[in-house]
Amino acid sequence: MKRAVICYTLAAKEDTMWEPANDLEAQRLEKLNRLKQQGVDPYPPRVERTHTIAQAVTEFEAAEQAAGDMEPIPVTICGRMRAHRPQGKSAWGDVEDGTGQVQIWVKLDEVGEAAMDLYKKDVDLFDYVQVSGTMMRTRRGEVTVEANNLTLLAKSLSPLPVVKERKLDDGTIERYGGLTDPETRYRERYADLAVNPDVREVFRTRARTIKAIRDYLDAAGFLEVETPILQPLYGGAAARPFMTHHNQLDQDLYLRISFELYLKRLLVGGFDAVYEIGRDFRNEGVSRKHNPEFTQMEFYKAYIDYTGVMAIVEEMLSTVVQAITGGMTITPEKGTIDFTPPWDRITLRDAIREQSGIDYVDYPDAESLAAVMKEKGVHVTEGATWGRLVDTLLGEFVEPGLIQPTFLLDYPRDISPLAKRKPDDPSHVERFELFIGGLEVGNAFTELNDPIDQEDRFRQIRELYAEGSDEYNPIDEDYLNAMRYGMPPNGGFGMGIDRFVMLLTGRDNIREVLLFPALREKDEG
RNA sequence: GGGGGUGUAGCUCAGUGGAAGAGCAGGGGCCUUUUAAGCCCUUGGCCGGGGGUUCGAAUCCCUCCACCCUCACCA
Repeated sequence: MKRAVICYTLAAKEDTMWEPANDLEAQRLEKLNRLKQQGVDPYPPRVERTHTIAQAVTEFEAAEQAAGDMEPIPVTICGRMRAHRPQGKSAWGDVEDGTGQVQIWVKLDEVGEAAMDLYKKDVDLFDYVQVSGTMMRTRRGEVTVEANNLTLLAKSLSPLPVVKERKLDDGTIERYGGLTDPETRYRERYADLAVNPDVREVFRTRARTIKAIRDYLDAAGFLEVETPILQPLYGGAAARPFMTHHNQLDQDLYLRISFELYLKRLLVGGFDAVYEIGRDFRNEGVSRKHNPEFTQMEFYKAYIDYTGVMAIVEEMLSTVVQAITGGMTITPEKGTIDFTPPWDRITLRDAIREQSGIDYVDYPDAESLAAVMKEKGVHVTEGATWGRLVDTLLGEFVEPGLIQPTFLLDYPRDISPLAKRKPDDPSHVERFELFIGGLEVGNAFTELNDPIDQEDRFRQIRELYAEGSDEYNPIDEDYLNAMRYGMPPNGGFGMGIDRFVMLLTGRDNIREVLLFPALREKDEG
């Protein structure tokens, strides 16, 4: 049943069998058919690998070190052809698997005419091959598999761009060719990954980063949980949601915009420290810093306030940076960023006052604040609320300068409905945002656990923003119900994993750290 | 959504009103220590789609599409 649906979808898109789009594909198809006629299966079901490429090289180098008299090391490796250097009755090539790359040397004497013909005539770049042979080192010092057998494992029908590399005298590697068109790279990420090893490295770093965060939180006693992605109500952030519908329940559902309200329900349930790493969905503009779905990490811990959160975040992220880079610093283009704790702490009010000369408490309503901002030449959105104006000041004057990890403290109450008031200043809440490299990467509160105050805040927000506006949030009665049973005092933190990975990998576009970033569907014609 | 830019061979790019080009990849030939292998020969294009101006358009104009940058929007 499921299969039929899939076939139908594909058929609707493209109703005819694939045909070669150009000479290169036609030639490769011809080779494929020629091989089939010779009785060669171009996609055999079985392989006989004895070594990964990394294992083969390591084993050989260890043997070289160990003894003067070396036993020959027989290996069978598998991989994809990355370079092809035919040379009469012998031929060189480079084969790559997931562990590395090695040179192969195919000689007529060793492999015989059939395999030599296969290699020279019918094996193309990006074909998969299995090579049996003996490890050796060439005169120029390159570790090489001297082949005595070569078989095809999988034929490549569409050519990928060739990348050539040259090692310069100073040891740096100069690269030629490749796949650089961003549209093709994002649409056909498989091709991008196949030809660009540095792109593969970005996603390895991404995986290691997430693992390091998970390891830290697990070790610190947090419980990893999973909460609904499909939610009857959305909340925990100010963002427009995606909507969907469950047929049998006949119920509209939203894709979550944050994890917050469900994770804090779990504190009511008796878990003292929980976290979740997963996907959030926001139906908003796509940009260098925004993708409609993105990976978020949120944790909540009972019996700490936002200063306790800061301590955890400092330790967690510096530990992660250490695990990824081996040091405490990263060096993107904006200069060295040092994660050594403690990090800078400054109140939002002081930061804005220092950078813009505006003390927003002197302008307690939207009209007067908008007026003074216009005097300073700031673009002010028509009808913006006071809280939104403060946020504009932050984005305009403060954010770009926050290169070193910095906690920006104490936000106006009316843009932070889930945070607890400051005891000495009820107009502000105990909240911080974390900025690194000029990017907002995290957000945290001393979480509001007073159900009466929480309901009051929800109602104020609802009055402030009309239903249907971007900031509108439905009141989550069930969340209030949970809180009325008793929620421990707690601190919580949320962070955009993608943006943090951008910092660690030195990429300035979120699409560079997402395997399959959101793109508009391509319209034929 | 506004502004700017890009779109030419499989890939990376030149060409800005007068016979569509280069390098790499591909095909043929020579070559048994090459590694951006080399040398000789060579195939390959609805110049993003559509419309217009012109004797003539890859090039100028209009329009549509996609991508990039930027602004707006965005806890």
